[in-house]
Amino acid sequence: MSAPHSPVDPQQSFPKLEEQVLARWKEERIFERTVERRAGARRWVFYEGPPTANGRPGVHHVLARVFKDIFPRYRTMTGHQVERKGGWDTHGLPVELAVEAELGFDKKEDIEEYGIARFNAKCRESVFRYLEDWSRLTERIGYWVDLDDAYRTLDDSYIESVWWALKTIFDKGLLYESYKVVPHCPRDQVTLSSHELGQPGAYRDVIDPSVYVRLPVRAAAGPLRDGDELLIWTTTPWTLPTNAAVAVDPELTYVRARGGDKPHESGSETAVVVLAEALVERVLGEGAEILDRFPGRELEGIGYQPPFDFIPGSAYGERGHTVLLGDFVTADDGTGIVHTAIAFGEDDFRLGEEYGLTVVNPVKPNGTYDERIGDYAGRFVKEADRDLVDDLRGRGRLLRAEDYEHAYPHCWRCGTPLLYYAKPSWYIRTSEIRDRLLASNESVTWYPPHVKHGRFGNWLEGNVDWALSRERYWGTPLPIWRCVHGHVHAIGSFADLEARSGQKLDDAHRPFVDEVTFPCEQCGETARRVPEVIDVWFDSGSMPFAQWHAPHEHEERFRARFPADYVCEALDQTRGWFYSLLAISTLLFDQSSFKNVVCLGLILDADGQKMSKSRGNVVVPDEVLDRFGADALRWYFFTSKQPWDGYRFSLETISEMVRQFLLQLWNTYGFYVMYANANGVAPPPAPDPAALESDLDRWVLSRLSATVETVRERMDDYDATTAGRAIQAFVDDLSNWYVRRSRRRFWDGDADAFATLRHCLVSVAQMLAPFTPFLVDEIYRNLDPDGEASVHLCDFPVAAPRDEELEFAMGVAREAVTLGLAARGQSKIKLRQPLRAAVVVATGRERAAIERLADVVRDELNVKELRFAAAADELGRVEVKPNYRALGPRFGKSMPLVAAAVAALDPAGVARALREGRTVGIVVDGADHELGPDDLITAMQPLEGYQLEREGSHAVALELTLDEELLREGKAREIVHAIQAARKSAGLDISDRIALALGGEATLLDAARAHESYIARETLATTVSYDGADAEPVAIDGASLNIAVARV
RNA sequence: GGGCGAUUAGCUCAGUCGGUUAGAGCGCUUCUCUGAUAAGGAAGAGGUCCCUGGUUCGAAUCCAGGAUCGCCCA
Repeated sequence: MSAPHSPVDPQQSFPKLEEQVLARWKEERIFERTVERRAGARRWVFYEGPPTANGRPGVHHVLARVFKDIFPRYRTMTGHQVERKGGWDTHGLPVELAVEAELGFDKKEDIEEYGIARFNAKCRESVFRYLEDWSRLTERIGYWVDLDDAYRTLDDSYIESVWWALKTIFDKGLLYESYKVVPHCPRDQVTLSSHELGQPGAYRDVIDPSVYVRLPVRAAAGPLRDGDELLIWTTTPWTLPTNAAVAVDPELTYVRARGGDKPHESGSETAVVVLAEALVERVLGEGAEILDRFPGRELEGIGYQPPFDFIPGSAYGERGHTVLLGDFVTADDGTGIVHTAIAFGEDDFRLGEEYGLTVVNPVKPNGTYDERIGDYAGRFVKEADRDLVDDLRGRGRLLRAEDYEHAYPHCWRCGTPLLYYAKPSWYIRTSEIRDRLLASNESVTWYPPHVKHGRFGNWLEGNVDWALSRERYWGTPLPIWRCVHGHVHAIGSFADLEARSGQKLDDAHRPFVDEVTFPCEQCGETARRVPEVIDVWFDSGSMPFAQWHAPHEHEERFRARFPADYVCEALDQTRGWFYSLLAISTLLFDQSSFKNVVCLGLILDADGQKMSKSRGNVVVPDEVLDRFGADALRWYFFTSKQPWDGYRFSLETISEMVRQFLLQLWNTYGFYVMYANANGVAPPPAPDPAALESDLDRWVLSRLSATVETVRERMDDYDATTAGRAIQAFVDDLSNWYVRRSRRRFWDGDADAFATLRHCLVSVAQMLAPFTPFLVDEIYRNLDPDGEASVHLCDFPVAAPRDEELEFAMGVAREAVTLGLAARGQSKIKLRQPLRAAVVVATGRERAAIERLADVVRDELNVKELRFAAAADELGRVEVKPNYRALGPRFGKSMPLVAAAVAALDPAGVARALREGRTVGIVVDGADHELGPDDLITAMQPLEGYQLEREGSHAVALELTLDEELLREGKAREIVHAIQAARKSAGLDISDRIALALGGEATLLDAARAHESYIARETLATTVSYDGADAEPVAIDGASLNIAVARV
């Protein structure tokens, strides 16, 4: 007999198998062919969010990459063309910092000294340092993406597209330069974007001084007297030397007050201080004396003595060192009088603009005071805090100083505490298109849904202008040229620049681009490029067009692939890439660039701890891949939980999934191949359910259809978790019910069984192809050697009509088997011993179901006969309970009375009545009510002396009486079992025929003779003799049997 | 401090429209079955469904407050 399939190794190493499959994919260009095959089909567009290859990829990157992979694979199989252009993010501060570290730099000036050209060359080199690792891992995990044609944000063509976007935004009047107070890193001397503030580790708990400072008024005015002191509060004493004014809420009630039992610096107990009434107790304590009350507006214009005299009030203008009115003042904390240092706070800066105060900033970009701050000149501001406080104390200006623990932002790369600092920066006026951003967001489907109007929507609601510029080196240069007169030119293409300057640009990066100048068309003076580069998020957010070099080139290609159907990244990209994609496409095209987005959660270690290098609990992907394989890791990510909930990464769980699912599938497949080969069964076509005789075959095909329906429905909704679990449930049914119940038929070479199982396995392979692409490709190709070159070239299965009646029937039959097996377990009579009968309690549709599948139930329970009891009360005592679900809505508050009335009924009578189709009357609150079969639940208590298991209204009882015939048959089965064991230990193949010789005690030999043909058939014995007395003895039921087997 | 989410068995996770005995897998104990399986089946042990209050005839489920954890923002 020929062997239609390659034999299957039950000990197959999956990682090894995956390597073979990978080689085959590469050799046969399977990925390319899956895309080519759909040429001309409807596009389904995926955008790759570009990673940076200057670090080694971690297990969280695997998570993102497999989720980026699964839905494009699925959509390809459902008939779409899904191109997958890779991408690399290459610019930015992290790259610069890595190079700085490598070169041993510790300040920005080092870079200038070293030379920008050399520095950027290093960056260019560094950014692909781990490209090999990334490419290898990407391939190894089965992420199909075209890395050969990946877009790279450092390419001149990419940069030119970004320039086009910026010029377009400039032309709309939405790109501007302005002073703003921004988070500034004094170490890197760079502004941090709000995205960067959101990086892990940015906010850290620190202890800062919390000081209450007294500012004596210059002269009695309004409600204040000479000697009164305005009380302010701050946690940044280093901003006090630049105090420009104070602000109060015009509507809030303020008081003059004295004393109180909270700690006071000596000399301040008797001082009359001014603060918001609501904060008196919190600041001064119990027992403070309140001298006067007045609204904040009455304080406007009153002059006071500043905490430090370094900078005269006049330097700030007329309103310097006076009380101003501010709408941002609250009585939530502090004193209700807000210290205002214009250069170092956002509210402060706005207030200064409003009142026309002059910005005075004596803090240098490196975070030290300049010469205007006397003795403190040259000191780092945060380190001057304590001395400044002591200074105030010495001059009797302090009410109290204490420690204050709060979360303070730090530079996410270098860990330096940030300073809020007024700096000129370039901004995109995104706040002006806020409503359009919200409208764009409406068109996006988010997974999980709550992100849309929660985290992301709230963020859009509070949109502030995008701080675009960075005072750095390795990035897309801001394409703005400006002359000495301040005439600004935005450049949107290299051609335009060349036309203006007559110079050809060889490299769009700094410093080369900085050397290109041209005469200003308004004044003729030389226009030079501003020094800044742009936020890298603008790079990556431009990828929809920049990856094609649109609009300078391939405009059509871009238009045909915009917007994306699908993007997927970690949840922390909400304010990163998801925002920059949405913002840029809304600015340029007034629509979102993506329709569906899946967010992925964080991966924690098995103890729920964040993975970090310092903890040493980082999982290296290769370890997992080498041990369990990519399919196992993929399956874990897809099905262990909803991906946005985050993972507790557990090798145990992965190993369990291999055993529970991948091996189960592999073994089922191995079973098919073994028997198909043994019987020479060539791959049969998919069976027609209507032509199948066996209920089991039709049942499993119907289950398959149900599974296909679920999987398609869930995958269409980006829910790989539920889809995967549905496939797993089907594979379990296939293996542990269909195959288990059908073993005999495969043994006998039943054509229907082979056709059915093979069809199920092929369909499962096709459904699993997006999930576990390696394993199932091997399965598919061996099961369908004349089919497609790969399962990935197949169409996704389509659901055939179902037989729901049969699915229901099988469910009932399996329930009956479960009950029967439980009864078996209780009876202590082992399953090999046949019993005369099982009595099943079931009526109507359920009874019909079990009768239909009686063979299955009998065989599973090893009973000769199945009998039915029409009702539970034939086997046990009946209980009647109210069905709350049905009766609750009908009776409402009276439910307890109904329950009591039902309890008072005669259970047997009720059961009889319901069985005969009558209703049962009860009286509640003096009114008659009729209860039908749906209103009552009947259950049973088992009766003494029966072996019975019940569940709800079902029960199965076993008749335990054994007669001689049954006992002999039980013995015969024991004998078969013993002979099989002997065959196995003799190393015989499953299809070897034997000559069987038995000897031993008469009871066993009698049983063997009585069932000789059965024994011979089961053990493939061509001859049976009873002269085996000298063969190996085994014990059966306490008696001895000698068994000799010989291959013939 | 604010927004979003989570909290169910020792572990990993389900739990539909609110319905009265809250489930599965793993692990543990005991038994059983087996010529595909690293498996299958049965029984047992294991629960303050985070807490408190409310709505309701009835709450793991709905509402409010709180706790803890995570993410995001300040």
